[in-house]
Amino acid sequence: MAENRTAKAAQTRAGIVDAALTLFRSGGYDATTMRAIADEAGVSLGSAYYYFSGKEELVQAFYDQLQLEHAAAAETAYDRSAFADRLRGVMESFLDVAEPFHDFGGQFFRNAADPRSPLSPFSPESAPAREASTDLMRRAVEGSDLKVAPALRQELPDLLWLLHMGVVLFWVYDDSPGQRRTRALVAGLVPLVDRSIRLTRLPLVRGLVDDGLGVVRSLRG
Amino acid sequence: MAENRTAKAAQTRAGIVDAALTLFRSGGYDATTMRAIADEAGVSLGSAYYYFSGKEELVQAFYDQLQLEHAAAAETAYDRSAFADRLRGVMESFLDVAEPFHDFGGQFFRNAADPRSPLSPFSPESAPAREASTDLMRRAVEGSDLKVAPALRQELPDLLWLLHMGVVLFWVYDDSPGQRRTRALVAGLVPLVDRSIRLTRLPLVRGLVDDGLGVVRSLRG
DNA sequence: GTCTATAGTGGGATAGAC
DNA sequence: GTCTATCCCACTATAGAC
Repeated sequence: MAENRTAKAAQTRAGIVDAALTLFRSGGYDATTMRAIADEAGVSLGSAYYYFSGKEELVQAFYDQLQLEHAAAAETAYDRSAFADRLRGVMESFLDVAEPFHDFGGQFFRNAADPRSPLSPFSPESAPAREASTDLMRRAVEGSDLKVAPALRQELPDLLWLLHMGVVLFWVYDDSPGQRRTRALVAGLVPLVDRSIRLTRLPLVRGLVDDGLGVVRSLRG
Repeated sequence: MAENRTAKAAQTRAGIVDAALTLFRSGGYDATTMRAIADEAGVSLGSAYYYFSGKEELVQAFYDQLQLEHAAAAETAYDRSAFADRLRGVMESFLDVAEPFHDFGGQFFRNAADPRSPLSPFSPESAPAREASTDLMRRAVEGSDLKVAPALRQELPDLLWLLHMGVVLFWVYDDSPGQRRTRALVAGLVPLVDRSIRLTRLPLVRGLVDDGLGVVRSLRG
């Protein structure tokens, strides 16, 4: 993928990514033209297309950086042992890290939503970022005080990642100042999730969960 | 909005929608140009833009038609009284109606995902289609044998609509032949939802649901 | 009020010379 | 690897025919 034959090529490539990130930050996705990116990077339009198949591919670089920042910010969540605290920490740290990009997050999101796009969170190209993100959830579960049936525990990181995607979706659509409503959602959701998972041990609920896990597993295969 | 002064205008307008739908069907969204739509409809490019502000507005017409077809196809679901049967009927009838469009559904979906786009299912412009779709869920609940606390019953149509959106999301990403996996999801999900709602009457679960409804209501306000 | 013809802008993407 | 020149198309604008 990112194997650049010469050092100079790698430098040119990095310069284009830098330029794109700068312009995306200040002007959003749609308003940032490939011409402006090439100009900012000091290369021709053709060169920009030599390194990147299109504007979309430049967004992947943006995502990767956001993911790294989220992972770093989530670190403090693992200081506590209560599952709810850890989960809330991971989810809130995303909101903190992503806040500066909220205004044009939707523009990125639009491209990510295309199933055929490599930018989709479910695409093979996104697998590394997806797994890194799922790992944040796995760590929230594994070091915590949460007691849960092994079968559910195994699926939990993936399910929590899906929940995280749902929160991100809500965040994208949230136009309240400082994304206040998404923060309220997380604050309300986390205790509910925590209690729901613990309720799993009730006999009547347990049967339901087992069947649910069966559906999940059958859809994977 | 769609008030056309003369019969001729209405005919021209309908012709353009028809042409767009035909071309979307055969070639997808991106590949269909406004020029081709105008040609197919036998009008000038300027005329196409006279009636529709752009390509996106043509998609809205497509959605509206799909919604109408779904409503018609869902009618048979209401013959039965068991809630699970009614819900499954509504959900499966969507899959039946939408199947011919699956291949380029994702391209539409990309535009719909932009929060600022009128095509978004949450936009004010989509309110009529959204409410019509929610009504299908309301009818699945209201004529059924389902016994559930009034507070939850009131929110149920909106919550089921959200679930439907989730299924549509899955459907968009589903590349199995005939969307077999989405059909399996619906078949697995419906009994789970049915049982979950009934479990709501358990004292321990009830407290959880009440709190969940509290979160939902606080997010609306 | 409905529609055409035409001309132009901007920007994503590509071809081919160097 | 890099550039220039070009294509294509969404979209706008406008003058005027009917």
